[in-house]
Amino acid sequence: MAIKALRGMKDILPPTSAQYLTFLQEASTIASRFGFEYIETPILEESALFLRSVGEESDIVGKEMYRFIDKGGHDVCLRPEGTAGVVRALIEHRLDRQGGVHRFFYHGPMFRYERPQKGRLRQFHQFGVESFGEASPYEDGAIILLAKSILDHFSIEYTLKINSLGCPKCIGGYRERLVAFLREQEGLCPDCQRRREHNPIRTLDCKDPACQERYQEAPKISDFLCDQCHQDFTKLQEILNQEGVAYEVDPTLVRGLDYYTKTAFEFLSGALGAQSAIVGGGRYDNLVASLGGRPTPAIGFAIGIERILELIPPPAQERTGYYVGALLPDGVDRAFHLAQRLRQREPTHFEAAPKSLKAHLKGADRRNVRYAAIIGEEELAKGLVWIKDLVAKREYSLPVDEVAEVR
RNA sequence: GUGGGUGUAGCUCAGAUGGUUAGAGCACCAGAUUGUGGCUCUGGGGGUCGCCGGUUCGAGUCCGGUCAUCCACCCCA
Repeated sequence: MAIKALRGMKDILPPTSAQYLTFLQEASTIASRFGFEYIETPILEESALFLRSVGEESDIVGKEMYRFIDKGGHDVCLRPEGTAGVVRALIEHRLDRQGGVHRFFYHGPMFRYERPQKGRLRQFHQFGVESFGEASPYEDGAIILLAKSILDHFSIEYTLKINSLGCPKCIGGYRERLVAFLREQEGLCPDCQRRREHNPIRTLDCKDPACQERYQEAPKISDFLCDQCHQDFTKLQEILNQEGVAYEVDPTLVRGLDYYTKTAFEFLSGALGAQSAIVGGGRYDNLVASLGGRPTPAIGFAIGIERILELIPPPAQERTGYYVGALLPDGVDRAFHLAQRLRQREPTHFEAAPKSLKAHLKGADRRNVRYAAIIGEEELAKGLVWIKDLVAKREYSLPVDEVAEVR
């Protein structure tokens, strides 16, 4: 049996690979306009980084990490998400102590040992941004607008949900009250019975109608937000309203990573089956400090690139560039040299096998080029190149130098 | 980790009740009289029938196992 890629790991081939590159370019450009700079961090990190940031209770750390002991005896793992590494880099390079605002964007592979399904891979790619040092809700607004700009640029349809998870001051009281409420409920579905212990907030978006019925009466996060959290969440909504962003406040929106505080948001698509989240993000004001840095407010998001690519229609192919070939073996050298010169300015396909004009034109057509440049017996003798414009259906012969140098 | 569907050519798939050399469409290559593409026609190359084992005179077909894949749960991007 031939060796195949590991389960849940995909090769990215043309034409998707071209879309992948385009996405990175455009997303990077847009992030730059919002003041973000590129950062690259290692794919392998010490396991403790994720245990302490993502949270030991989370599914990601609890059962989805590619974790192993390296030859030096270090407990390491392939990063399951991008934020922790960037925060680690921020602290390691003392940018938290430097003060001011630091904004980064990054992209690359993430790894989670899950059962693959539509829109869910074990190695997948994210484009993410992280902003440090700005606590204002205007930053929350800017981050959401940045994500929106990227999606809009690619004409992707989505719905935006936002919520506030509160800060440690207010979330604690809410959690207690919610757990108390859940304990009073009997006959909840098995999932909720499990969730109410280790992730009570998750119960609120249970799909079971019977559970939903009961949760109508459940205490709501919004009623427990402290003054500052409430004020900031309100301000964020004003900002979104002012900028014409359509959104929905979803009190059941909870993010699976422990480090989130206050603003949480998700962009969802209806075209992806069960895995509908295409962007997930939020504020994590305590993470820098909890990883040993100076207390620094922060907010970011990550886009699932594979999921996005499923939503971008393939670009209309337009004929471009040259196909160069020779009819006879004697003309191949000259054809190759011509192709080499054309490549300085045009995408060019060189065909090494001499063959009939018909076969060449067929090949040129199939490769979707605009011009077929062919050297035959006659052209070879006179130093010419026969050109056919496959779109305009015009044909003409020109001296080799003229074809190579002039457009 | 749990449940269900599917594994036959590069791709999409046919191959009733087991029975000779396993097929089609698309794609690829080559031709259809002189150096003219897309359409049409003809021909050609290409298959360990996912893998292992079992039943049988005989297995792509039946049985068991295994692997992979897809969809869903869980969770997330």
